[in-house]
Amino acid sequence: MEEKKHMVGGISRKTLERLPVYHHYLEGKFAEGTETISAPMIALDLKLNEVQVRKDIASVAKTAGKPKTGYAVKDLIDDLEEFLGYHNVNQAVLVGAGYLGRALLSYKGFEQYGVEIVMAFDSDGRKVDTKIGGKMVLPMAKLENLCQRMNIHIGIITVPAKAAQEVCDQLVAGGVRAVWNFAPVHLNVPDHVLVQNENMAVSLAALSKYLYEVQKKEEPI
Amino acid sequence: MEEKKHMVGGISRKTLERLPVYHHYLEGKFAEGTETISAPMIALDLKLNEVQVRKDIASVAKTAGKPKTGYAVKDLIDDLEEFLGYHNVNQAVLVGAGYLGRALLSYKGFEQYGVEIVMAFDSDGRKVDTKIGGKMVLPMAKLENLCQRMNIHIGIITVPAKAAQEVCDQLVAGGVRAVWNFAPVHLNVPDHVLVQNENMAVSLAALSKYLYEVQKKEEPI
DNA sequence: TAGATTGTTAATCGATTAACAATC
DNA sequence: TAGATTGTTAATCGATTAACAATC
Repeated sequence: MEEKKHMVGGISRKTLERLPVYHHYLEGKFAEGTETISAPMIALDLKLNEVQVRKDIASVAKTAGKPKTGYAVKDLIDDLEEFLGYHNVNQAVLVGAGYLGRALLSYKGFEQYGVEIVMAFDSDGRKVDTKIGGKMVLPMAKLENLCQRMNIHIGIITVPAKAAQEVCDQLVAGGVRAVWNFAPVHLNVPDHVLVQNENMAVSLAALSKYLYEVQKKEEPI
Repeated sequence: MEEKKHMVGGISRKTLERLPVYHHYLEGKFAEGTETISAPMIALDLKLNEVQVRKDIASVAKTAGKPKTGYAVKDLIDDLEEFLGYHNVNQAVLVGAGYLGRALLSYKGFEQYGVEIVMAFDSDGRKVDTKIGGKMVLPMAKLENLCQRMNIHIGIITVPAKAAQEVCDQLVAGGVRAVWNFAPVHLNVPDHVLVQNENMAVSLAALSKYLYEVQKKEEPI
């Protein structure tokens, strides 16, 4: 009965990560006037395997593709949007209006993926009552109460590491069910709360390491 | 002879991503005065499998662990630092000093993972010649030449989508071998250049979708 | 019809986890 | 010694890719 941890709504996280890529690609095709498209074509353009494309599509599409023709671009876009929750926006709050917090508040990409950051909180009085990316920055004292009243279930933590656990506790007290954590600390939360850690440094470190290995090979002693 | 694509320097990318986590954890333990530590202990604290911990350690450690005792914390830290290139810093440039660019320029976490962003470029004359996070913002015209002269091999793209390909071309012309791309576009590069795409929206979208599925289960019709 | 494309079942591949002998 | 822990080989698990019959 229990769904496996790495599955979300019947599809794997890997597939879920590719869905917005298809959506973006299909939007472009649709704008160009393309009405139908085949899996091999999508796979070629996005550098994916065509079977993978078909399986991904099968997991979200309501209508089947047609042999020899492919899929209706408009239908695919609609199905992707419904699946990704475009018309069912989840609201989120952000805590910590530093550089990273401001970057996220100003980022235009979230809403098209079914998430809207509705307000921010910061402990710095100078930031409170200003607007960033069109969103109000409010004092920490209002966090718990506002999250509850607005029935908000997603919290984004962009505060320094030493403040993160306390912020997290306040979010959980406010009813938040999922936390996107940019602070480089392990957060302790109740079982019903999901924490997703984001470590910007790791991605760049991996890239750097890769480069170092390549260079080592090219410049033998 | 050819190393598999998903392997970097003999270890998988997954392992590579965990190494900084071990490093951060061990630094904390070392600061507390812990001299030796076992794989089961690390696994417990970091919520990993103990065999995985042992394999990860085996892939970077110079000295073996001792049965019944575990590993010398200081040695492990040293080995991790050497492997991650702490003492062998790769330099990077960033293009696009918007909110996200400024967040990355001010982020303190990169240098401890062997990467240093040494300067930024922006097409906006008002930003040129200012300093962000202690790093100079320079005009685009200087990008290619400076990358070449300073022998810089990593470029970070935080410009709007429509400018990204041109920026990427300039970086490649300047000798960059690895590109960390935050713009939501597919970049075309020569074979010897590695592009790593970062899509902030995908992570949050996945979290949101997960939450939506959980809620659907809890509130049946 | 012929053949391109779909959808699905089977094979492969990589990463994680389990099992277990070696050893301090 | 007894037993905790290491290092490694085997089993499992998930995701990707290949093979192929169905079909428009």
